[in-house]
Amino acid sequence: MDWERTLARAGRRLTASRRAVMQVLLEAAVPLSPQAIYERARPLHPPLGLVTVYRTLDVLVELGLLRRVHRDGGCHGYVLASPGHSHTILCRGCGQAVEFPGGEDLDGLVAQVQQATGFRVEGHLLQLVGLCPACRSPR
Amino acid sequence: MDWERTLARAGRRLTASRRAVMQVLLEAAVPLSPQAIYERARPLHPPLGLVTVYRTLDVLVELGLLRRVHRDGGCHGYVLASPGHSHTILCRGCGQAVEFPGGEDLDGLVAQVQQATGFRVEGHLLQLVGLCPACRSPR
DNA sequence: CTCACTGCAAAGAATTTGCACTGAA
DNA sequence: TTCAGTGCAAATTCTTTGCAGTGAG
Repeated sequence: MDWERTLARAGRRLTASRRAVMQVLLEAAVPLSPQAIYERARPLHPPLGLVTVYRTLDVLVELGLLRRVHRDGGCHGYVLASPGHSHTILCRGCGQAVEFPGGEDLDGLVAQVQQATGFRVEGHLLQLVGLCPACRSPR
Repeated sequence: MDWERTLARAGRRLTASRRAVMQVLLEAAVPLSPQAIYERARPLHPPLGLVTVYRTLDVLVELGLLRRVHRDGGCHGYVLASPGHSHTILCRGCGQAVEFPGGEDLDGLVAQVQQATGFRVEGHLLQLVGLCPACRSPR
């Protein structure tokens, strides 16, 4: 909910740069690259530098406020992370990202894998790809 | 099963460079970066260039012979993709990758997500992280 | 007041491209 | 013979670092 609070609780400072970056992502419907975030955030805070965007994203991901999305293209995208554990589905057509709850289905799979491999599973990365309703219908 | 056959069937040529890259990955227990593959494959075929490794990896991934593994570190790793659909669990300790069958558990989740979001799910990326049996034991 | 945060310039990785030559089919 | 495949060098991203100035707490 209150990302500024999360920042403060972690002993981090609330700056104009961080506000600008967060505002861009709060309004984005699509995962954005650091470069794209920079371009959109700059108008909100002209002195902003790309370097600061990178540093800010690292901090926000670390605090769990953002989620890093992997793209085969090469570079990473960033989206808002909803509180709680969830995953992302990406639309192949328009690129929008929608989150969905983790689901206990995964717990079953994890237990099964632990049993089969002897690994202790600590975390996972699940990302779906598909077509959203809008991109499915007209052409 | 026979990767050379898969290559040929796709109208691709079987070259010394590709043999070297595949041989390295056939023997690797860990996902390797393009750079690492280059270093290990070069002795097998000295004229090999890093550029060719990149181009070869793209082809092999496209043919489904290799799997791209995403790492937070920044660059990609590549591992052999077993025939059939499966996923990977990565050991946080030693970096080894083990494959496990996809599991139908995911089908349930996929159906659930399609229902909830209206997306048509076409594919997914699932990667687990944990500790393998060896790394779990106190060293 | 302090020290986390910032911008800038520059360095460092990772990956791609242009081009002429080579060799698998 | 023919064109996919290749090596090299150079160009492009993408991301991180060093450093001195600035401002949030």
